[in-house]
Amino acid sequence: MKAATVRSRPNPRRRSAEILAAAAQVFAERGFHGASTQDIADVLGIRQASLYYYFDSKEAALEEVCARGAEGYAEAAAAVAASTGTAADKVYRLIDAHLSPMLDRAAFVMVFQRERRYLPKDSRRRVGRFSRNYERIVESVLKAGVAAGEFRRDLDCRLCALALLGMGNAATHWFNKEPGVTVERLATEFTRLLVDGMTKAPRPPLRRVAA
Amino acid sequence: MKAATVRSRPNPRRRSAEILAAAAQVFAERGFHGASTQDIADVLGIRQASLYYYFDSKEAALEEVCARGAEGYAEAAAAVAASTGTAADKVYRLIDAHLSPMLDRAAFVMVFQRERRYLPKDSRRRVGRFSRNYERIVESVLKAGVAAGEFRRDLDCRLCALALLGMGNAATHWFNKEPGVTVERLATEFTRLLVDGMTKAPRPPLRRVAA
DNA sequence: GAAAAATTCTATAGGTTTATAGACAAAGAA
DNA sequence: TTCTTTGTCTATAAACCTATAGAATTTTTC
Repeated sequence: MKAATVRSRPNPRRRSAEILAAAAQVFAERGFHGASTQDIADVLGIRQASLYYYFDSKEAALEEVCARGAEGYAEAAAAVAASTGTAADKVYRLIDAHLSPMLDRAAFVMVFQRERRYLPKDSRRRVGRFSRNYERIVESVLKAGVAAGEFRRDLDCRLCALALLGMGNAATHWFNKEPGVTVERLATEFTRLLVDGMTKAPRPPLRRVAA
Repeated sequence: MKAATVRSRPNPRRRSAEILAAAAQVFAERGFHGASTQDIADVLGIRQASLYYYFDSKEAALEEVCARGAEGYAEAAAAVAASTGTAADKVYRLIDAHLSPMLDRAAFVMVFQRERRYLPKDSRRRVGRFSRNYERIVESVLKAGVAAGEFRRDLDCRLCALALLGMGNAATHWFNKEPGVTVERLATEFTRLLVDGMTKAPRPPLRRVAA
């Protein structure tokens, strides 16, 4: 399968990418276990058995789809963390970076989010580590915000990071169903919601509203 | 199956409830399509075929599990909406009510959240309506907060409601994995995060932080 | 304790699904 | 052209899974 020749790869994996995209689409639509290899083949207009030229097993296909779905998240977040700017601005960019992959590989991202738990043990562990690392980076941005005096000192950074990511992940459920939702708009609204809640609050205590 | 006698139902569905709980547990763990009726039977220590005394099909079991998982949400939210108090307080109670079912029927709730899309068309439509109604109620609480002058006038209530619910739903993923997380603590933190972001802000514009 | 109801069992039909083996075809490289 | 690589096909084994039928067993009611 893997050619060992020194140089002869004119079109390395163009078709392979199409196969993978079909798998991602079908896994996203019907769930990993709800999708059959026949379903994938139907999308491509080829025979079910032909798929096995591209992957060794359905689970291996899931692994590849998940890998692409997870790609870049940690790197983008790390870049934000390492950049300069206010913590508030970084939060915006974190959210933006978290949502952006939905634009060009929604199916992959959704499969990574929802189906990774069906990965075989080994790769599940690997993506588990990956996710925790990603969360850690997000958390570190919040912590830095606290350290810089920009966010309130009693902010629960861990919980807040999870909340932020939860909010972002939820967007996959309605991103293409809600009218007029764009990444920028979402990032702006989410940031606005969260940042005020994190910011050191020279704000009067919750006031009672008369009627 | 349904006794037509006038009165003789001493213990209606005690066993039935156990069967359903086992189904919920297995569906939650392995996903609807990843779970076999054999898996459910194993949990109960009975034979696979015996399950069909309790439900007509695997999908019917999913329907019942989802129904229990969705139970009470709209009612609780409606009660909050109809109650008196500040909008901020209502948000707290909305979140609390949203998270509370995780305490006593986590598996059902998780299955409702994640597997309802595999319901047959009819019941899927039904739960779709149910969910939209629930979202609508949450949104109405936010709108009321705006109308009362408590929340900022340009708040995107729809998006904010979705964000709130997304945050809440995400909690199911780590509720029993994160140490020291309780419903009260979550509701408190989430509310604090969101309410400040929604509240009319007599707050200075985001300040630059010098190093 | 006998009748009725509830619950579980055995056995199995019938369908679906993953995956393998090996042939066939096309297209580029030598 | 001939060889090689790439991609697809047919056919099928083997496993698995849902659901039904009807018998057997346990529990409840009278």
